[in-house]
Amino acid sequence: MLDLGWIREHPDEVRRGAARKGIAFDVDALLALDEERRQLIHIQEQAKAEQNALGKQVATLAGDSKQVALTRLKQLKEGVKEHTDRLAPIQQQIDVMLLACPNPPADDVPDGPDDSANVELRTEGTKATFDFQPKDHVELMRQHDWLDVDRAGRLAGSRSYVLKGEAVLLEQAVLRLAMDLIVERGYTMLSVPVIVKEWALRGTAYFPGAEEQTYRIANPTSEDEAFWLVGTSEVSVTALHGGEILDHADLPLKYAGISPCFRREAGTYGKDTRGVYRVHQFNKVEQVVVDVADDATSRQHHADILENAEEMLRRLGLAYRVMAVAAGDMGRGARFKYDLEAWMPGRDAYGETHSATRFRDYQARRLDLRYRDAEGKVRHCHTLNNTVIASPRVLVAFVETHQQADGTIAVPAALQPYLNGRTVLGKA
RNA sequence: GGAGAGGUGGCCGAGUGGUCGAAGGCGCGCGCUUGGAAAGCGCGUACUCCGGAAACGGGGUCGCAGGUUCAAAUCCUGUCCUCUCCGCCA
Repeated sequence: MLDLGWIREHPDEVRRGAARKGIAFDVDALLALDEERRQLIHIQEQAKAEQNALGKQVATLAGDSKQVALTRLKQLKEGVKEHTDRLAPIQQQIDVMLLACPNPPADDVPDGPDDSANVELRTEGTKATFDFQPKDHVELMRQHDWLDVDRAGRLAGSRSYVLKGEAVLLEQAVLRLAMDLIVERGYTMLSVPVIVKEWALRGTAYFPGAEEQTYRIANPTSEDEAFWLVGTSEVSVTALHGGEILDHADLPLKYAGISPCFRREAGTYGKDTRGVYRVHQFNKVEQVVVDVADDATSRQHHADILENAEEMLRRLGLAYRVMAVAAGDMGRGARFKYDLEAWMPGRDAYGETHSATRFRDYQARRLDLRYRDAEGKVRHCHTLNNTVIASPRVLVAFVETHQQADGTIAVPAALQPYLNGRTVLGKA
């Protein structure tokens, strides 16, 4: 969310930002409400001030003068109540609008309505080439009896999967490699709740908007606030310090969450249905940075979390490209977003495996996540996040890239220690 | 699931209707003292909103949301969270 005072000062920037993102937002309506709100507050507070002053005298008065004061106080009370009642719906509308107001994209974000306008910044690694007929990940995993989609469907419906045998060991090896890498880079691992209260999703800017994509818990422990399954541990990790005032000396916070992730994938019928590319439940290591409100610092962190993810892909021996996500495709909260797309031979295309987002203070304001700077001033933090690794999607690129003529999978050196020194997986 | 206790400032902790944004202590900051330090002494130490160029003035906040009252940290209701005991349990 943006600071209302800042919106007042920069209505054109807000208007232009919303337009670039293709999000309808009526800045003028918001500012009109704000104007009305401030007028009401002013009148109401003057009455309150008189009420307080007179109220203090009441205790010392007696007889007629006391009766006069009490009568006046009753009037004042009614006046205050009237203004409070008028203020409440206005404040509520403002709150709703503020939550909906998009973060203007940074100047260097490419323009465009959707992912077709994403810009390829560079490609890294060499796409795998084969002197045999390569198979896609489904064929490969079936050959090794690593995947059971049919029974998974019976158990849990479409977009479910059962990993089996060495595939499970492979997945765990990849996750372990990811954790060791990110710890090596100075991050603290967190194992976090995946069932969270609604404020955490609002605070990270998923709500309002992503309710349709999120599983809701049917029997929550609380009657009045809904519980939801997170689609990424970004939600739990970023919201971890929500409502706190951190000390600048403790910043930056560099966390990495590991958790299962749950996504309804509503509205994607028929899209990416083959194999384990798009599924309802997966496992992910996610990096999150919380630091001071400084754009240069944030940009540096953004470069760093991008590099961490690139190192992960390098260690897995995967070719990939770095994309600058277009304004219309980056979501309401992002200021700038990089996607990493790994080469997937079976799709004969790059497929998204990582998403690195810089928010400025957009999430922190919603989360009330603040810090005290060196001068003692309280400010909202900046937050960023990026995938380290998400499985099983990365396994698509992995097995398709490292397949050999007989269908077995060559294990890159970096992963071998996590597989008891195995250099090849699968059976011919 | 049953029974009970409690949530106050960075921390500990007092406070059962007005003089309480809140005693006292700890911590922290500044100053005095000292050869230097400790001790000691003094001063200062929450967040937020509105008005104002500022100085400053005012509103709100004692888990959260309502209610009673001229007036609520204090009374009432609901709710969230924490702790203890019993039950169940990976």
